[in-house]
Amino acid sequence: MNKRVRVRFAPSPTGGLHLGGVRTVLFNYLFAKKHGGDFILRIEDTDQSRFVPGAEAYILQTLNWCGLTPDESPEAGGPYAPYRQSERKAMYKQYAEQLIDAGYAYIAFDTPAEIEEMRNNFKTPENPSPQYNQAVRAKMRNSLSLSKEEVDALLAGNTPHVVRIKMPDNEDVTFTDMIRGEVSFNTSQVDDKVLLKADGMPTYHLAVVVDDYLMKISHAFRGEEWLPSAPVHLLLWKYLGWANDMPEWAHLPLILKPDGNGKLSKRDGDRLGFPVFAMDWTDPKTNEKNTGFKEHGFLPEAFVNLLAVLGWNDGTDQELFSMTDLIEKFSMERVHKGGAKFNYEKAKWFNAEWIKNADNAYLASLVQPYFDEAGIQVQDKSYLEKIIGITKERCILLPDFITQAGFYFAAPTSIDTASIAPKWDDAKKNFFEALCTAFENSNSNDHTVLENIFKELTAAHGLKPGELMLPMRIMLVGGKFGPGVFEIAATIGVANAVARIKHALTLL
RNA sequence: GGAGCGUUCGUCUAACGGUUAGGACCUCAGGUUUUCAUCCUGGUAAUACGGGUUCGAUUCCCGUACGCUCUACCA
Repeated sequence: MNKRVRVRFAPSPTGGLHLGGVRTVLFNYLFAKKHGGDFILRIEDTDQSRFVPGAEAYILQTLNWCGLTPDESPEAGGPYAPYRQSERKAMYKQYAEQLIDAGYAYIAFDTPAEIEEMRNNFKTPENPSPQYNQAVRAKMRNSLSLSKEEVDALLAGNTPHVVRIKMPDNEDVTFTDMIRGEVSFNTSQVDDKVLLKADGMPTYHLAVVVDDYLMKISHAFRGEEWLPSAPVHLLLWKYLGWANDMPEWAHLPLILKPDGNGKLSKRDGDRLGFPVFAMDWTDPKTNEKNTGFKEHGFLPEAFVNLLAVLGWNDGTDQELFSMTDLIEKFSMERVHKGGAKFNYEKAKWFNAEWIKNADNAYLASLVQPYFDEAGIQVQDKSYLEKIIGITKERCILLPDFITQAGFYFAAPTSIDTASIAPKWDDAKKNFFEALCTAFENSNSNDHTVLENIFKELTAAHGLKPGELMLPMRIMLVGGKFGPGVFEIAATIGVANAVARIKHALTLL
C-alpha cells in the first residue's frame, strides 16, 4: 500500500472555475504535495454539446494564478498523455466490450423517445421518475431482452446503441470515504447507467474509472454531488478486474450560497454582489460575464487561504495559512462533512490580512495595473513601494490603493469642499494663505518641522489647530481619509502641498 | 416519491464522554488615532427536537424534523 500518491482534478471545460471547483483543486493539490505526489489536470470533454471554447485555457490560467499548477496536464504533457478524454476516445471501447463479454454490461437500442415513453408508462405518485434498471430492462430493447439474432441484426444495420452497466440486484456496495467514513448503497437503488454513448464517447462513469486506472490515480477526491454514483464506480473497478488498484475516495462538502440554502451558483455572485469565479469569465456563447476574485483585487494567497479554511481547519485557532503551511498541515480527515455557506465579509478580511502582511515590492507589482487603469503615473518604483507600505493597512482590496494612495502621485481630482464650506470664513482663509507662505519659506520636507510651523501659525492667528486640520487634510487628499496630514505633506513635498492648498483656496 | 449525505453562536468553526461550550467574521459598547482605516479592550450570541446507553453526553445509538445532493446518451 505504499504506492505513489497521484491525484487529479478532472473538470469538464464548460465554463469558468468557481469557488467550489478551485477548492477541490486546492485540496487535491495540498494532499498531493503533502505526500510528495503528483497533481494531474485531466480535461473531461466527452460531451461535445457542452464544450465551450476557451474554457480549458481559462482553467489552466486560474490554476496558475492560484499557484496550483498541475504536474501533468494537456499543456504540460506527462507520462500518461493524452490528458483530454476526447483524445482518449479509442481507449474506452475495449473496456466496454470487456464488460459486455463478462456479462457486467449490455447493449441497449432504446431511442430517447422510447426511454421517455417508458418513464411515462411507469410513472406513479410513489415513483415519479422511473429509472432504467433491473425492474424494467427486460421490457426494453437491449441485448438482455432481445435474442442474439435480433441483436446481431440491429448491430449489422448500424442501429444507434449505448452500453449500459448491468447493476446487480439487491447487493450492498460499501466503501470507506476518507471524510465520511463507511458509506453504503444498495444496488437496487441505482440504475443501469450508460457507460458508452451512441456517439462512441464514454460517459463520466466509464471514463473516470478507466482513466483513473490508466493514470495510476491513488486517491480520488471530488464533490459530494458524486456520492450517489459512487457505487457504479466501485462496481466498475471490480468488474474490470482492478479492485486492488482502486483509489481511496473522499467526497468533499459543497460550498453553499450565503443566503438561503443550496449550492453556490454563479448567479448568486451577481445577485449578492461578490465574485464566485476565480477570475473574470465571459461565456463565448452567451456573452454573459462573471467577475472574478482576481479582478476584484484579491491576492491569490488570500484566495487560497480563505478557500482552504472553508470546510477545513488544523484544529487550532490559526486562520492565516500560507501555501507552505497548508501543505504541511492539511489532512483530508479534518475536512468537514457538512457544506459551508460562503461569507464574502470574511473573505475580504482574509484579503485585508494578506495585504497588511505582504511585502511592499510584491504589492507594488499587483497594484501597478490598477494604477495604470486609473491613470495614476508612477515615476519611481521605490516611491510606490514606500507609499504602499504606509497605506496598506487601510486597504481591503487592491483597488482601494487607488483612493488610499493615489493622492501621493497626483493632486486629487475631486475635493470634498462641502465638508469645509459650512465652517469656512476669512480668518481660516487668511490662515491658509499665511501657511502657504510659511511652508514655502521653510522649504522643508520634514513632517515635524511642518507641524511646528502649522501650530505656531495657528497660535499667531488665534485659531485652534483642531478646526484647521480637517480642511487641510481635505485640501491635500480630497477627502476625510489617509495618514497624518503632515506626513502626507512631507511625503508629497512641501511645494506640492502648497500648490494643493492654493488650488483648494480657489474653490472655496 | 426514493436513496444517500448532513445539522454547535447570524456566518466559518474548536471541543476525538467530564470545559463557565473556545476562536474568527459580522454586530454592539468603549479606548488610541485632532480624519478615515488600522490597532487595543470588552459585550451580545450556539450544541435542531425526542428518546435511549452512561456516574456523566455537543460527542455514542435510535427515531423525528429540517436541509442538501443525486435520481440524463451532463459532468
